[in-house]
Amino acid sequence: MVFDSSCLSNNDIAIGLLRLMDERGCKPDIYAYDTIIDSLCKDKMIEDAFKLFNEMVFAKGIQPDVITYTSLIYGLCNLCRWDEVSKLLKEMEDLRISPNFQTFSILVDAFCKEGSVDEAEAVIDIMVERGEVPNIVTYNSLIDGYCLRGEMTKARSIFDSLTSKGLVPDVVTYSSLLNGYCKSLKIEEAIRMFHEVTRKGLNPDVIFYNTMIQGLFSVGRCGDACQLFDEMQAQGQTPNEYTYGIILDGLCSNHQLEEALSLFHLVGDSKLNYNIVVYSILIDGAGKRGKLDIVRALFHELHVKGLQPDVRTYTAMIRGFCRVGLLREAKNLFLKMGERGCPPDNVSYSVLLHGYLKNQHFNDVEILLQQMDRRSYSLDASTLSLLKDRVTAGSLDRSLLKLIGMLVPKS
DNA sequence: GTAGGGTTAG
Repeated sequence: MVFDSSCLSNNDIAIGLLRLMDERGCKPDIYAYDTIIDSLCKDKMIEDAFKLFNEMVFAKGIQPDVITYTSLIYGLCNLCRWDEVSKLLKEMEDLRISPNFQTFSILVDAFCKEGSVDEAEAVIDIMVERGEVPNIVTYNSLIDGYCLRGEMTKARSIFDSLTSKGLVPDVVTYSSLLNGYCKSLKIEEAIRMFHEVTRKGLNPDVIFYNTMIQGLFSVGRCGDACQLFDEMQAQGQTPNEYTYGIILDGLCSNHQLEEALSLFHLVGDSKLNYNIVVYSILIDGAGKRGKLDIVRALFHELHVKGLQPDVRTYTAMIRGFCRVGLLREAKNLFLKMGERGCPPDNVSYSVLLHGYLKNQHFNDVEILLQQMDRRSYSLDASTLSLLKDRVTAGSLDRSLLKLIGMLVPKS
Protein backbone atom coordinates (compact mmCIF):
# COMPACT_ATOMS: atom_id res chain seq x y z
CA MET A 1 0.00 0.00 0.00
CA VAL A 2 1.35 3.39 -0.96
CA PHE A 3 -0.40 5.30 1.81
CA ASP A 4 -1.25 4.31 5.30
CA SER A 5 -4.55 6.10 5.61
CA SER A 6 -4.97 5.31 9.29
CA CYS A 7 -3.27 8.49 10.46
CA LEU A 8 -3.50 10.58 7.32
CA SER A 9 -6.20 13.07 6.46
CA ASN A 10 -7.76 13.09 3.02
CA ASN A 11 -5.79 16.26 2.36
CA ASP A 12 -2.54 14.46 3.20
CA ILE A 13 -3.47 11.65 0.88
CA ALA A 14 -4.36 14.06 -1.90
CA ILE A 15 -1.05 15.90 -1.48
CA GLY A 16 0.72 12.53 -1.51
CA LEU A 17 -0.95 11.71 -4.80
CA LEU A 18 0.10 15.09 -6.15
CA ARG A 19 3.72 14.23 -5.32
CA LEU A 20 3.33 10.81 -6.88
CA MET A 21 2.01 12.37 -10.08
CA ASP A 22 5.11 14.58 -10.20
CA GLU A 23 7.47 11.65 -9.65
CA ARG A 24 5.84 9.62 -12.37
CA GLY A 25 6.01 12.41 -14.88
CA CYS A 26 2.31 13.17 -14.93
CA LYS A 27 2.31 16.93 -14.34
CA PRO A 28 -0.40 18.10 -11.92
CA ASP A 29 -2.44 20.85 -13.56
CA ILE A 30 -4.45 23.73 -12.13
CA TYR A 31 -7.43 21.41 -11.57
CA ALA A 32 -5.37 19.20 -9.29
CA TYR A 33 -4.00 22.18 -7.35
CA ASP A 34 -7.36 23.99 -7.12
CA THR A 35 -9.08 20.89 -5.79
CA ILE A 36 -6.62 20.45 -2.93
CA ILE A 37 -6.30 24.18 -2.20
CA ASP A 38 -10.09 24.35 -1.88
CA SER A 39 -10.22 21.34 0.41
CA LEU A 40 -7.49 22.78 2.65
CA CYS A 41 -9.34 26.11 2.82
CA LYS A 42 -12.56 24.35 3.80
CA ASP A 43 -10.65 22.60 6.60
CA LYS A 44 -9.29 25.96 7.77
CA MET A 45 -5.74 24.92 6.91
CA ILE A 46 -5.08 28.18 5.15
CA GLU A 47 -1.30 28.20 5.61
CA ASP A 48 -1.04 24.83 3.88
CA ALA A 49 -3.30 26.13 1.13
CA PHE A 50 -0.99 29.09 0.58
CA LYS A 51 2.03 26.78 0.57
CA LEU A 52 0.46 24.82 -2.25
CA PHE A 53 -0.58 28.04 -3.97
CA ASN A 54 3.02 29.30 -3.91
CA GLU A 55 4.31 25.98 -5.15
CA MET A 56 1.84 26.04 -8.01
CA VAL A 57 2.61 29.62 -9.00
CA PHE A 58 6.34 29.92 -8.38
CA ALA A 59 7.71 26.39 -8.67
CA LYS A 60 5.38 25.12 -11.37
CA GLY A 61 4.67 28.35 -13.19
CA ILE A 62 0.93 27.68 -13.27
CA GLN A 63 -1.14 30.88 -13.32
CA PRO A 64 -3.87 30.91 -10.66
CA ASP A 65 -7.41 31.48 -11.90
CA VAL A 66 -10.61 32.84 -10.41
CA ILE A 67 -11.35 29.50 -8.75
CA THR A 68 -7.98 29.40 -6.99
CA TYR A 69 -8.54 32.91 -5.65
CA THR A 70 -12.16 32.24 -4.73
CA SER A 71 -11.16 29.20 -2.68
CA LEU A 72 -8.50 31.18 -0.82
CA ILE A 73 -10.86 34.09 -0.22
CA TYR A 74 -13.41 31.64 1.17
CA GLY A 75 -10.80 30.22 3.56
CA LEU A 76 -9.67 33.65 4.72
CA CYS A 77 -13.25 34.89 5.22
CA ASN A 78 -13.94 31.84 7.38
CA LEU A 79 -11.04 32.86 9.62
CA CYS A 80 -12.05 36.55 9.63
CA ARG A 81 -8.69 37.51 8.10
CA TRP A 82 -10.13 40.50 6.28
CA ASP A 83 -6.87 42.30 5.51
CA GLU A 84 -5.66 39.31 3.57
CA VAL A 85 -9.00 39.06 1.77
CA SER A 86 -8.56 42.65 0.57
CA LYS A 87 -5.00 41.86 -0.46
CA LEU A 88 -6.12 38.92 -2.58
CA LEU A 89 -8.91 40.95 -4.18
CA LYS A 90 -6.34 43.61 -5.06
CA GLU A 91 -4.03 40.93 -6.44
CA MET A 92 -6.86 39.62 -8.61
CA GLU A 93 -7.47 43.10 -9.93
CA ASP A 94 -3.78 43.51 -10.80
CA LEU A 95 -3.81 40.18 -12.61
CA ARG A 96 -7.05 41.16 -14.35
CA ILE A 97 -8.86 38.16 -12.92
CA SER A 98 -12.49 39.24 -12.40
CA PRO A 99 -14.35 37.95 -9.37
CA ASN A 100 -17.20 35.74 -10.49
CA PHE A 101 -20.61 34.92 -9.10
CA GLN A 102 -19.23 32.63 -6.40
CA THR A 103 -16.58 35.15 -5.31
CA PHE A 104 -19.26 37.78 -4.82
CA SER A 105 -21.55 35.36 -3.01
CA ILE A 106 -18.78 34.43 -0.59
CA LEU A 107 -18.14 38.10 0.14
CA VAL A 108 -21.85 38.80 0.64
CA ASP A 109 -22.11 35.91 3.04
CA ALA A 110 -18.94 36.85 4.92
CA PHE A 111 -20.11 40.44 5.42
CA CYS A 112 -23.51 39.19 6.60
CA LYS A 113 -21.95 36.83 9.14
CA GLU A 114 -19.84 39.74 10.39
CA GLY A 115 -22.98 41.78 10.86
CA SER A 116 -21.97 44.20 8.10
CA VAL A 117 -25.19 43.98 6.12
CA ASP A 118 -24.62 47.39 4.50
CA GLU A 119 -21.33 46.18 3.06
CA ALA A 120 -23.07 43.01 1.90
CA GLU A 121 -25.71 45.07 0.09
CA ALA A 122 -22.92 47.12 -1.50
CA VAL A 123 -21.34 43.91 -2.84
CA ILE A 124 -24.71 42.88 -4.28
CA ASP A 125 -24.92 46.25 -6.04
CA ILE A 126 -21.46 45.72 -7.55
CA MET A 127 -22.49 42.23 -8.66
CA VAL A 128 -25.50 43.61 -10.43
CA GLU A 129 -23.43 46.37 -12.07
CA ARG A 130 -21.14 43.70 -13.42
CA GLY A 131 -24.03 41.79 -14.90
CA GLU A 132 -24.27 38.99 -12.35
CA VAL A 133 -27.80 38.26 -11.18
CA PRO A 134 -28.07 37.50 -7.43
CA ASN A 135 -29.96 34.26 -6.84
CA ILE A 136 -31.75 32.73 -3.86
CA VAL A 137 -28.45 31.77 -2.22
CA THR A 138 -27.27 35.38 -2.32
CA TYR A 139 -30.49 36.62 -0.77
CA ASN A 140 -30.51 33.84 1.80
CA SER A 141 -27.19 35.16 3.07
CA LEU A 142 -28.61 38.67 3.28
CA ILE A 143 -31.80 37.55 5.04
CA ASP A 144 -29.72 35.54 7.47
CA GLY A 145 -27.50 38.57 8.07
CA TYR A 146 -30.46 40.72 9.08
CA CYS A 147 -31.88 37.88 11.20
CA LEU A 148 -28.57 37.56 13.06
CA ARG A 149 -28.78 41.25 13.85
CA GLY A 150 -32.33 40.80 15.08
CA GLU A 151 -33.59 43.14 12.36
CA MET A 152 -36.60 40.99 11.57
CA THR A 153 -38.64 43.69 9.83
CA LYS A 154 -35.85 44.20 7.34
CA ALA A 155 -35.30 40.45 6.93
CA ARG A 156 -38.99 40.01 6.33
CA SER A 157 -39.17 42.75 3.73
CA ILE A 158 -36.35 41.16 1.73
CA PHE A 159 -38.16 37.84 2.02
CA ASP A 160 -41.37 39.47 0.76
CA SER A 161 -39.55 41.03 -2.19
CA LEU A 162 -38.19 37.72 -3.48
CA THR A 163 -41.25 36.87 -5.58
CA SER A 164 -41.07 40.13 -7.52
CA LYS A 165 -37.45 39.25 -8.35
CA GLY A 166 -38.61 35.94 -9.76
CA LEU A 167 -36.98 34.01 -6.91
CA VAL A 168 -38.62 31.22 -4.93
CA PRO A 169 -37.75 30.89 -1.22
CA ASP A 170 -36.37 27.47 -0.34
CA VAL A 171 -35.98 25.59 2.95
CA VAL A 172 -32.81 27.55 3.75
CA THR A 173 -34.65 30.86 3.36
CA TYR A 174 -37.34 29.70 5.74
CA SER A 175 -34.79 28.29 8.17
CA SER A 176 -33.03 31.64 8.44
CA LEU A 177 -36.27 33.55 9.02
CA LEU A 178 -37.50 30.90 11.44
CA ASN A 179 -34.20 31.12 13.33
CA GLY A 180 -34.42 34.92 13.43
CA TYR A 181 -37.94 34.83 14.85
CA CYS A 182 -36.95 32.17 17.38
CA LYS A 183 -33.91 34.14 18.56
CA SER A 184 -36.08 37.27 18.86
CA LEU A 185 -38.51 35.13 20.89
CA LYS A 186 -41.26 35.78 18.34
CA ILE A 187 -42.33 32.17 18.57
CA GLU A 188 -45.76 32.68 17.00
CA GLU A 189 -44.15 34.13 13.87
CA ALA A 190 -41.73 31.22 13.80
CA ILE A 191 -44.56 28.71 14.04
CA ARG A 192 -46.34 30.51 11.21
CA MET A 193 -43.18 30.10 9.07
CA PHE A 194 -43.03 26.46 10.06
CA HIS A 195 -46.56 25.84 8.83
CA GLU A 196 -45.97 27.83 5.66
CA VAL A 197 -43.15 25.48 4.69
CA THR A 198 -45.38 22.45 5.04
CA ARG A 199 -48.21 24.18 3.18
CA LYS A 200 -45.90 25.04 0.28
CA GLY A 201 -44.96 21.40 -0.05
CA LEU A 202 -41.32 22.05 0.83
CA ASN A 203 -39.60 19.23 2.66
CA PRO A 204 -38.39 20.44 6.08
CA ASP A 205 -34.91 19.05 6.75
CA VAL A 206 -33.05 18.32 9.99
CA ILE A 207 -31.72 21.87 10.34
CA PHE A 208 -35.21 23.24 9.94
CA TYR A 209 -36.61 20.97 12.67
CA ASN A 210 -33.62 21.67 14.93
CA THR A 211 -34.26 25.40 14.66
CA MET A 212 -37.93 25.06 15.55
CA ILE A 213 -37.24 22.67 18.44
CA GLN A 214 -34.68 25.08 19.86
CA GLY A 215 -37.15 27.95 19.47
CA LEU A 216 -39.80 26.07 21.45
CA PHE A 217 -37.32 25.30 24.24
CA SER A 218 -36.23 28.92 24.35
CA VAL A 219 -39.74 30.00 25.34
CA GLY A 220 -40.11 27.14 27.80
CA ARG A 221 -42.40 24.99 25.66
CA CYS A 222 -40.58 21.73 26.41
CA GLY A 223 -43.58 19.52 25.74
CA ASP A 224 -44.09 21.01 22.28
CA ALA A 225 -40.36 20.70 21.58
CA CYS A 226 -40.35 17.00 22.46
CA GLN A 227 -43.50 16.45 20.43
CA LEU A 228 -41.82 18.03 17.41
CA PHE A 229 -38.80 15.81 18.02
CA ASP A 230 -41.12 12.80 17.63
CA GLU A 231 -42.80 14.31 14.62
CA MET A 232 -39.55 14.92 12.76
CA GLN A 233 -38.74 11.24 13.08
CA ALA A 234 -42.21 10.28 11.92
CA GLN A 235 -41.54 12.48 8.87
CA GLY A 236 -38.40 10.54 8.12
CA GLN A 237 -35.83 13.07 9.34
CA THR A 238 -33.12 11.46 11.46
CA PRO A 239 -32.06 13.57 14.45
CA ASN A 240 -28.34 14.35 14.43
CA GLU A 241 -25.79 15.51 17.01
CA TYR A 242 -27.14 19.06 16.79
CA THR A 243 -30.67 17.87 17.56
CA TYR A 244 -29.30 15.99 20.53
CA GLY A 245 -27.35 19.01 21.81
CA ILE A 246 -30.38 21.27 21.40
CA ILE A 247 -32.56 18.89 23.41
CA LEU A 248 -30.00 18.45 26.20
CA ASP A 249 -29.48 22.18 26.45
CA GLY A 250 -33.20 22.85 26.22
CA LEU A 251 -33.91 20.48 29.10
CA CYS A 252 -31.07 21.89 31.23
CA SER A 253 -32.19 25.48 30.64
CA ASN A 254 -35.74 24.58 31.63
CA HIS A 255 -34.84 23.06 35.00
CA GLN A 256 -35.00 19.50 33.71
CA LEU A 257 -31.43 18.44 34.43
CA GLU A 258 -32.60 14.97 35.49
CA GLU A 259 -34.39 14.44 32.17
CA ALA A 260 -31.30 15.59 30.30
CA LEU A 261 -29.11 13.16 32.23
CA SER A 262 -31.58 10.31 31.66
CA LEU A 263 -31.45 10.96 27.94
CA PHE A 264 -27.67 11.14 28.09
CA HIS A 265 -27.50 7.77 29.85
CA LEU A 266 -30.07 6.29 27.51
CA VAL A 267 -27.87 7.26 24.57
CA GLY A 268 -24.99 5.60 26.42
CA ASP A 269 -21.94 4.65 24.43
CA SER A 270 -23.28 5.83 21.08
CA LYS A 271 -21.14 8.22 19.07
CA LEU A 272 -23.58 11.01 19.98
CA ASN A 273 -21.93 11.00 23.39
CA TYR A 274 -18.40 11.23 21.97
CA ASN A 275 -18.75 14.95 21.59
CA ILE A 276 -17.28 17.66 23.80
CA VAL A 277 -20.29 19.92 23.23
CA VAL A 278 -22.55 17.39 24.94
CA TYR A 279 -20.28 17.37 27.98
CA SER A 280 -20.05 21.16 28.06
CA ILE A 281 -23.83 21.48 28.00
CA LEU A 282 -24.33 18.97 30.81
CA ILE A 283 -21.46 20.28 32.95
CA ASP A 284 -22.90 23.76 32.64
CA GLY A 285 -26.41 22.52 33.38
CA ALA A 286 -25.30 20.57 36.43
CA GLY A 287 -22.96 23.34 37.62
CA LYS A 288 -25.73 25.92 37.52
CA ARG A 289 -27.80 23.73 39.81
CA GLY A 290 -24.86 23.31 42.15
CA LYS A 291 -24.56 19.57 41.43
CA LEU A 292 -20.79 19.46 41.72
CA ASP A 293 -20.63 15.69 42.08
CA ILE A 294 -22.21 15.36 38.64
CA VAL A 295 -19.94 18.08 37.24
CA ARG A 296 -16.84 16.25 38.45
CA ALA A 297 -18.06 12.88 37.23
CA LEU A 298 -18.74 14.26 33.75
CA PHE A 299 -15.36 16.00 33.60
CA HIS A 300 -13.65 12.78 34.59
CA GLU A 301 -15.65 10.78 32.06
CA LEU A 302 -14.77 13.02 29.13
CA HIS A 303 -11.09 12.54 29.90
CA VAL A 304 -11.54 8.78 30.07
CA LYS A 305 -13.11 8.95 26.62
CA GLY A 306 -10.14 10.92 25.33
CA LEU A 307 -12.23 14.02 24.56
CA GLN A 308 -10.46 17.39 24.68
CA PRO A 309 -12.16 20.00 26.91
CA ASP A 310 -12.39 23.40 25.21
CA VAL A 311 -12.75 26.96 26.53
CA ARG A 312 -16.46 26.48 27.06
CA THR A 313 -16.01 23.24 28.96
CA TYR A 314 -13.48 24.83 31.31
CA THR A 315 -15.63 27.93 31.73
CA ALA A 316 -18.63 25.76 32.61
CA MET A 317 -16.50 23.98 35.22
CA ILE A 318 -15.33 27.29 36.65
CA ARG A 319 -18.90 28.57 36.82
CA GLY A 320 -19.89 25.42 38.66
CA PHE A 321 -17.06 25.82 41.19
CA CYS A 322 -17.90 29.50 41.73
CA ARG A 323 -21.58 28.70 42.16
CA VAL A 324 -20.84 26.64 45.29
CA GLY A 325 -18.04 28.87 46.56
CA LEU A 326 -15.12 26.63 45.59
CA LEU A 327 -13.07 29.64 44.53
CA ARG A 328 -9.73 27.93 44.94
CA GLU A 329 -10.66 25.17 42.55
CA ALA A 330 -12.10 27.70 40.11
CA LYS A 331 -8.87 29.68 40.22
CA ASN A 332 -6.70 26.58 39.80
CA LEU A 333 -8.58 25.43 36.74
CA PHE A 334 -8.50 28.93 35.32
CA LEU A 335 -4.71 28.92 35.61
CA LYS A 336 -4.47 25.49 34.04
CA MET A 337 -6.44 26.53 30.95
CA GLY A 338 -3.51 28.36 29.41
CA GLU A 339 -1.12 25.49 30.17
CA ARG A 340 -3.51 23.11 28.46
CA GLY A 341 -3.55 25.08 25.28
CA CYS A 342 -6.87 26.85 25.59
CA PRO A 343 -6.39 30.20 27.30
CA PRO A 344 -9.39 31.78 29.08
CA ASP A 345 -11.47 34.10 26.90
CA ASN A 346 -13.63 37.11 27.75
CA VAL A 347 -16.35 34.90 29.14
CA SER A 348 -14.00 32.87 31.34
CA TYR A 349 -12.75 36.11 32.89
CA SER A 350 -16.30 37.39 33.45
CA VAL A 351 -17.35 34.15 35.08
CA LEU A 352 -14.39 34.14 37.46
CA LEU A 353 -14.90 37.85 38.21
CA HIS A 354 -18.55 37.19 39.06
CA GLY A 355 -17.38 34.36 41.29
CA TYR A 356 -14.89 36.60 43.10
CA LEU A 357 -17.43 39.39 43.57
CA LYS A 358 -20.22 37.12 44.73
CA ASN A 359 -17.95 35.38 47.21
CA GLN A 360 -16.32 38.63 48.34
CA HIS A 361 -12.82 37.76 47.18
CA PHE A 362 -12.21 41.41 46.39
CA ASN A 363 -8.43 41.18 46.57
CA ASP A 364 -8.27 38.91 43.53
CA VAL A 365 -10.26 41.24 41.27
CA GLU A 366 -7.55 43.72 40.33
CA ILE A 367 -5.09 41.18 38.97
CA LEU A 368 -7.77 39.70 36.70
CA LEU A 369 -8.71 43.12 35.39
CA GLN A 370 -5.06 43.89 34.66
CA GLN A 371 -4.69 40.63 32.74
CA MET A 372 -7.82 41.42 30.74
CA ASP A 373 -6.40 44.81 29.88
CA ARG A 374 -3.11 43.29 28.73
CA ARG A 375 -5.03 40.88 26.49
CA SER A 376 -7.26 43.66 25.14
CA TYR A 377 -10.33 41.88 26.46
CA SER A 378 -13.39 43.85 27.44
CA LEU A 379 -16.07 43.63 30.10
CA ASP A 380 -19.66 42.73 29.28
CA ALA A 381 -22.47 44.97 30.52
CA SER A 382 -23.47 42.88 33.54
CA THR A 383 -19.92 42.44 34.86
CA LEU A 384 -19.27 46.12 34.29
CA SER A 385 -22.29 47.23 36.30
CA LEU A 386 -21.53 44.68 39.03
CA LEU A 387 -17.99 46.06 39.38
CA LYS A 388 -19.21 49.65 39.50
CA ASP A 389 -21.77 48.73 42.16
CA ARG A 390 -19.05 47.23 44.32
CA VAL A 391 -16.93 50.36 43.96
CA THR A 392 -19.92 52.49 44.95
CA ALA A 393 -20.57 50.20 47.91
CA GLY A 394 -16.96 50.61 48.98
CA SER A 395 -16.02 46.92 48.66
CA LEU A 396 -13.66 47.72 45.79
CA ASP A 397 -11.21 50.62 45.85
CA ARG A 398 -12.05 53.71 43.80
CA SER A 399 -8.60 53.51 42.20
CA LEU A 400 -9.90 50.55 40.17
CA LEU A 401 -12.27 52.80 38.23
CA LYS A 402 -9.54 53.85 35.80
CA LEU A 403 -8.74 50.22 34.97
CA ILE A 404 -12.43 49.38 34.69
CA GLY A 405 -12.86 52.31 32.31
CA MET A 406 -10.17 50.89 30.02
CA LEU A 407 -12.11 47.63 29.79
CA VAL A 408 -15.33 49.22 28.54
CA PRO A 409 -15.99 47.93 25.00
CA LYS A 410 -14.97 50.51 22.41
CA SER A 411 -18.02 50.42 20.13
C1' DG B 1 -12.06 22.53 -9.21
C1' DT B 2 -15.27 27.98 -6.47
C1' DA B 3 -21.20 30.31 -2.98
C1' DG B 4 -26.28 29.85 1.59
C1' DG B 5 -29.42 28.01 6.95
C1' DG B 6 -29.05 24.87 12.75
C1' DT B 7 -25.81 23.29 18.92
C1' DT B 8 -23.05 24.91 24.43
C1' DA B 9 -21.90 30.87 28.44
C1' DG B 10 -22.63 35.94 31.23
